[in-house]
Formats: sequence, structure tokens, C-alpha cells
Amino acid sequence: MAKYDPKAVEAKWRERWERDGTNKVDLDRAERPFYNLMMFPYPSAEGLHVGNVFAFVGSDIQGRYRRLLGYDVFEPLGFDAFGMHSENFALKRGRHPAEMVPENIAHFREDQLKRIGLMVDWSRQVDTTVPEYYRWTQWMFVTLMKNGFAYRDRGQVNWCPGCKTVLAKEQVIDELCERCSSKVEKREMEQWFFRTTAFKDELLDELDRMDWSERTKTAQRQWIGRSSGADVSFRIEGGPELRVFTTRPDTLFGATYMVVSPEHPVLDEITAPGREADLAEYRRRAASLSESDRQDEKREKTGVFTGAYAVNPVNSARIPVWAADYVLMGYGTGAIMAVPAHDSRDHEFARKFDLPIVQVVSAPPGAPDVREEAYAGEGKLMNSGSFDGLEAKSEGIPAVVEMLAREGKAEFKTMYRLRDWCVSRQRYWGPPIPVVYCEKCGAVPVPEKDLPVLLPYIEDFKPDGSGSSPLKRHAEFYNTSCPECGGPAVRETDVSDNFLCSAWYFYRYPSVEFGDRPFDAERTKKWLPVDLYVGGNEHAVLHLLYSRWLCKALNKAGFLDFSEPYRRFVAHGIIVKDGGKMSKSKGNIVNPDEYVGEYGADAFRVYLMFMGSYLEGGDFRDGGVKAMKGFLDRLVAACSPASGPLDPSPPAGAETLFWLNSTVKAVGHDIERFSYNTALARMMELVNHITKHKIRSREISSILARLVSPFAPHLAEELWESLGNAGSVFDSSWPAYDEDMIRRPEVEYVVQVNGRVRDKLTLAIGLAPEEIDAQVLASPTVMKWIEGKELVKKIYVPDKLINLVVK
RNA sequence: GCGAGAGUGGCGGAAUGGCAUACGCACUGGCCUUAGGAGCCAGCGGCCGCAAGGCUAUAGGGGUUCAAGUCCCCUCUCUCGCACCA
Repeated sequence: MAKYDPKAVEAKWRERWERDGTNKVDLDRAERPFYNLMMFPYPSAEGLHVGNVFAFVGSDIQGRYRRLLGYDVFEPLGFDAFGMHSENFALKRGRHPAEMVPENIAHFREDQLKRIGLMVDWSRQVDTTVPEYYRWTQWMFVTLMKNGFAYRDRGQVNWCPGCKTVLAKEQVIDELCERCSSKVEKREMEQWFFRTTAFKDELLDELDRMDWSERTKTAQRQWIGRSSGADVSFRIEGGPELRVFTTRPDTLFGATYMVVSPEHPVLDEITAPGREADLAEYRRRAASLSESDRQDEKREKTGVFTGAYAVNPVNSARIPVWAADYVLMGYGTGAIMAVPAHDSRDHEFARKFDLPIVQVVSAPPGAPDVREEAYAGEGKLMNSGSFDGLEAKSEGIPAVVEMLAREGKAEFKTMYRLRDWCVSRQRYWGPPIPVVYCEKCGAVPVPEKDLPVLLPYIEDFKPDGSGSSPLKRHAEFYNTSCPECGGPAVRETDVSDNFLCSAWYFYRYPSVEFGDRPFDAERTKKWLPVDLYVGGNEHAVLHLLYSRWLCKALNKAGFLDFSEPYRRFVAHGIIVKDGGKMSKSKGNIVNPDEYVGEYGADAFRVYLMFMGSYLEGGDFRDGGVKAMKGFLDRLVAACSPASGPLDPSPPAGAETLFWLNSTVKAVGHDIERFSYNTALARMMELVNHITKHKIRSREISSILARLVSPFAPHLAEELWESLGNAGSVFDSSWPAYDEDMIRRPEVEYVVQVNGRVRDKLTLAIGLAPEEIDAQVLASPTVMKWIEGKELVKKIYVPDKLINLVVK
């Protein structure tokens, strides 16, 4: 090929791919299906972010590589365009999201995504905001409802008094409203919930067997937050039983007081006469505190004595009951037994209010006194009656619980942090929740034949402060008739959480043409679960957990025959600029279009993959893209017939064959482990080698075109064509390598004396130790170091190294 | 606080327990050029040395090993996740 002009080359191949349908795969005839999924973007008005490009290119490389290996690769992409982002941005611009979103999508796809050369079949694009899509999002809701996975309950929402609206959790930053910086309050409202807790154990246990990064798994484990312990009942003098959850029932003898959450209803029953005013005051103050204030660890503990006493079931000790906001109503039973000697929070509280601290687990010598600091480690029980001497956790826990269980005062219990998923959003820009409320029939799901419930185009989509969706103001939407009894009814006016749209989108891609079902059974059987899912770890919990959960629910309901949606998930890293996060305020946002325009998409792709680790993230430097353009220029110059005739016979030199074969091996291996930077470094070495030795080889050129094709697809196509090949390079195959060529007849032995490199000898491979010795001992350099010393030991590493140990 | 990951030249970063610093950037010198924000060649961790060579160096300290950036223990620093979760 002639002088490499990325602009012309890339435009040419963009058109060619589109014309020939190069990126399409026959979904029904594919014999070796490989579903290569990347997390679909939210099409922001700001345009594609360099982080998106980084993520997509890394995924695209896998898709293209797999295709060259002979797989039928399906690589779709779409747009996640419902939600707060779009709605708020439209509000800010004084425009309507229904107008802005299609514009943004068109810009993303036509001007940006198509330019970076992804192997995407755009005929299968998904857009979550079109009725053809959200009809099935609503179908998911209805299906979940019919199968007992959805229910209605009161729940807390974030309320912004400034904007007079409900905010999503993501819009609340440090307890302040993202838009007006007012302090966000909690409000109780009727909400729809999905029973994510129905599969809490499956969601947790299956993680152990999953091919995900440890980082991602840990995030999910923490979110589900399973902990095992016991429920213990304490009797309150003259009052009811008070149940607590504890992970350390072995420390019961050290429980010197109890604490209940200020929201706990039992307070109304147990507060002693004369204490009511203090309690009421404390509870009012606690209610007014924001969650972050309340959970601020640096904040001093507060609390108030209820005047009530409880009886410790193990030793009948009379212990006071306090109310304090360090105990949360939302976890466990909302009440705890406090063991200040062995829990740092209880310890802090006990010190502040001068409550007794009783040590019941022996600490190792040298540990601080429990009056100074709580001891949470291992040890033997003490001050615990007949349990003294037992190993606290391993022996004490079962012994204490079993004793109390016989009296019906305790049972083993497992606690979770995971909560059911609140899916109601009192906003406009989302799929209306497909439910009708009838006085006679209650909450009725909209029949499938009536889906979708269309989101009406309304001008006043701004939230008004009523706490309801703007849709509630529209009688023509709001008023309807009951699908069951035909009587007057009203529609649910909330829309569903954006995460519902994205929890199932990958089922839709292979089935987009089916207008009468969310996903086709045959297609799903063939293409799912997803073979490889690549995306950001910021979705480690919410999106990935919700989509796993939905898969299990659909499986239980009989719609899927598998229960995990992704065979493999790989989290890519985050790009920073000059060592820091990119942000508008720092003004260090990288605009991909500028680089693509100046150096070409291929150079930009190659730079993003070269600048650092794909899995850990990298540091974007301005000069880098240009340097990669230089590499591509050198590659073209070394490989192209236009820069001089290529030798048609295979390269002859053993050294060149070694480089060629070891590069092919290493590049494939590196792509498989997502080590793109080293794969590129290997290719650079090969290019350097053939440039330096002025090797002009058709075979090497053809191999290099294929090696670089996942990274620089346009350039690879051009090079491939210029070498006289018909058709796309992606319809060829990944080059093979010959292991024999990687084995050289002679290798450089490292000779160490006492572990330090003293000489290097070129020796034939496969030499016996005696033969090596003869050569090594003949070296004057080596002799200098062992002369006059006693040779104690010789270590041989075949074809690599010999270490002489001398004294 | 708990959990996960990381710390290597001026910079981005390489190294299945076996030659630390691959590859690239920046820099320095040279060639070519009317010119260079182009191209090519060479050098490039630190210290000593004309050189040959030697010593030293992977956050700090200890250990295992013939051999440690890599494995183990302690300390420090940074990033991410969870966080008054009993």
C-alpha cells in the first residue's frame, strides 16, 4: 500500500464493511457462536467519552480475535437512553428528552462509534426508549409481578426540598442535591419492589464458581453482606421480649446493656414513666439527622436511657436498655446486646455513658486492657460460668446458642445486607410501570396484549413537588379502566428504574426482529448466556447484580433454561489523565474526535491499548497517539509492497523465523489475557527486527497484517488487500506458529557465581551438565570469580542458567 | 475500621522464583535537509572509572531460597469497594 493516509483508508473500509455486511453474522446458521458483549453506553449530549472508546476497543479486540480463530462472533451495541441523566440534561437545556435522545444517539453512532471501527452489527441496535423495546421492559415487570417477584410497599425515598422532587440515589452527592445543593431528606412513599432477596443465597454462592475478577466478586459479596450468628431473646422487666441479632453469642456474659434504634416501636412500650420527654426529644433529633451525619464514624456516640431493664438470659443479670442512633432499624432486629469489652462501638458508647465493661474473652499477653480498647480477636472464654475455657468463636458460639435454644431463647440465624430492589421512580423519562389500580380489583398488571403502556409526550415533564410523577397531572394518561372488571381505574404514574431497562437488553439483541416476544427461544438457546461481557467495575454491584437476579427470576418463571446470564465478565480499568481523574472542572477531558481526526481511529485505538493495562487502566498522555501513528507508519513501510518488492519466498534466517514465530505465539497469548500493551510491544519488536535487517517478506507482511488487525482493523484491511488478498482480513484466520522455530539451536546461558551474573556463554541447547561445566570452567571470566574458592554446589536450569555456589 | 488491589528509570509501563528496567515517550549526540513539531543512526537508572569493569538499585525493614520486583512476616503510602451492618 502507498503512503499510509488514515483518513482515506478508514473511510474506504468503513464503507466497504457496511456495503459487504462484514460485521454481520448469520445468527441462525452460525456453527461456533460467540456472543461478545460490551456494556452499552448512555448517549450523553456531551458525546462519546474517551473512557467509552477505551472500553469498547478492548472488547472489540476480543471479538475480532475470536472471529479470526474461527468463531461466529456476534458483537452488538445499543443505547441506554432512559433515565435521570437524559431528563435532567434536557431540563437544563430547556428541551425535551424525546427530541434530544434521538439526536444524541445519531451523533454517537454516526459520527463517533462508527468512526472507531468496532465490529458491530448496527442492524441489531437496541434503544431502550423506543416503544418496541420498552414494551418488553414492561413485560418484564408484569411477568415478575405474576410470578410473585414484585410487590408494593412503603419505602424511603430521597426528597429534595429545593427542587421539590424525588431524587435517585445517584443524584444525591454527600447528602446534597446534585442540582441545587439543598440538603436531601428522607420521605416515606408507596413504592414497587422486586424481591432481589429471594435469590440472595444463589446470588452469593454462585459467585464462587464464576469467571469474574476477584474485585467484582468482592463488591457483590459485600453488597449482599451475609453474616451468620444468632437471634437471642431478652426479657424486659415488666415488658415484652426483645430480640437481638448477634454474630458473637459467645460473648453473652459480657453483655452489660442493650441498645435499641430510636425508630424501634418497642420504645413506646418500654419507656419508663418520667423518661418519655427525653426519649421523644432524642427520637425527634435522630429523625432529623441525615443518614450520612448519622453514619459518620467520627461523630461521637449519642444515646438516652429508656429507664427499662432487661434480663440477660445466660446469667440473669439486670442490664439497662438504651436508645441510640448507632443502632440501625434497617438491619437485624433494630436492637442489640452491647458487649463493650469486645466490640469497639459498644466500647465507645460504654465509656461515654459510664456503663460497665466486662471481659469474657481472654486476650493475648500485651494486648491493651479491655477498659482501654475492645478486644475482638480469638481467645478462651472467661467470666462465663460453665463455658469458661472454651475457644470463644469455634466452641463458645455453638455451646451458648445450643443451651439457650433448649429454653427457646435463641436460634442460629443468618443476616443479609441485601435489600429488595425499589424500582419506582417518580419521574417522567422512563418506561411507565404497567399497573392499573382499581377499587374493586386492586393493583392489576396491564395485560400483555395492551403493552406497551406508551409514555405520552408531555411538555411539562418537570417534577412539581407533589412527590408524584409528572404523568399524574395528565388525566388522559392517568384515568383508565380496569383490565379485569372494566370499571373506572387509574394508572400507576411512576416509571421504572433505569436499571430494569439494562437488566435484560442483551437478550434483545439476538431477537430484535421479533415483534411478538421479548426474546426468541431458539435464538436465546443458541446465543446465551453471553460468552464474554466486558464493562466497567462501577457497575459491579447494581447492574450486574440486577441482571443476574432477573435471569434467575426468568429462569424460575420458566422463560430461560439457565440462571447466570454471563459466562465470563471482565472489568476494564479506568483512564486517567496525567495521573488524575478526568473531569470537566479540571479541564482535562480528552475528546476522542480530535485524535481520531488528526491521527486516525487506528492510531487512537492502538494508543489506548498500548498506554497501560486494559484491566488496571492507564494514563493518557497527549504525545502518545502521535507515537502510535509513527509505529503504524513503520509497520506499513516494512510490510507494504508499495514501499518496495516483497520477497515471495518465506524468510530464511533462523533469527527472523524465531522472531516471527515467537511473536505470533506471544500476541495470541497476550490478547487472551487482555494484555494488549505487551501484545503491541511484541509487534513493535518484530517490526523493529525486520526494519533493521531490511527484510522484505510477503509472508511476514501477511502475518503482521493479521496480528495487528484486532487493534488497527482499517489499516489491516488495507494492508491485506495490498498484498493481493481478496475479501476481508477478518474472513481469513489467525496465523499459526511453529514451536520448532521458537526453539533455537543455541542459546545464551547466564553464568552466575553465588547468584550474581558473571558471564554469558552461547551454548547449544540440550547440553548435559558435564558439557556445560566444561564450557563454563573454560571461561577466564568465570575462573576469576571461583579461583581459590571451594565449589559447593551447582544449579542447572536447562538451556538458561547455571549458578555456581562457592565458599 | 473491614475487604480487594497496587507501589519498578525523568514519564507511561515490561518481567511462568532464574540476565530488573522489554516496548514506547521524553531527553542527549550525530546524519540528512533551504527548513523541521519530518525521517534515519547512536546513547540513555544511580555511583566510581579514560576504559575494561565493579558496586548499587524494584516504597522501608526482616525472613525463606543456590537465586526474590516476584514467596512469607512487619511497617509506610496510594487507589477502589463496603462502612456505627451488631
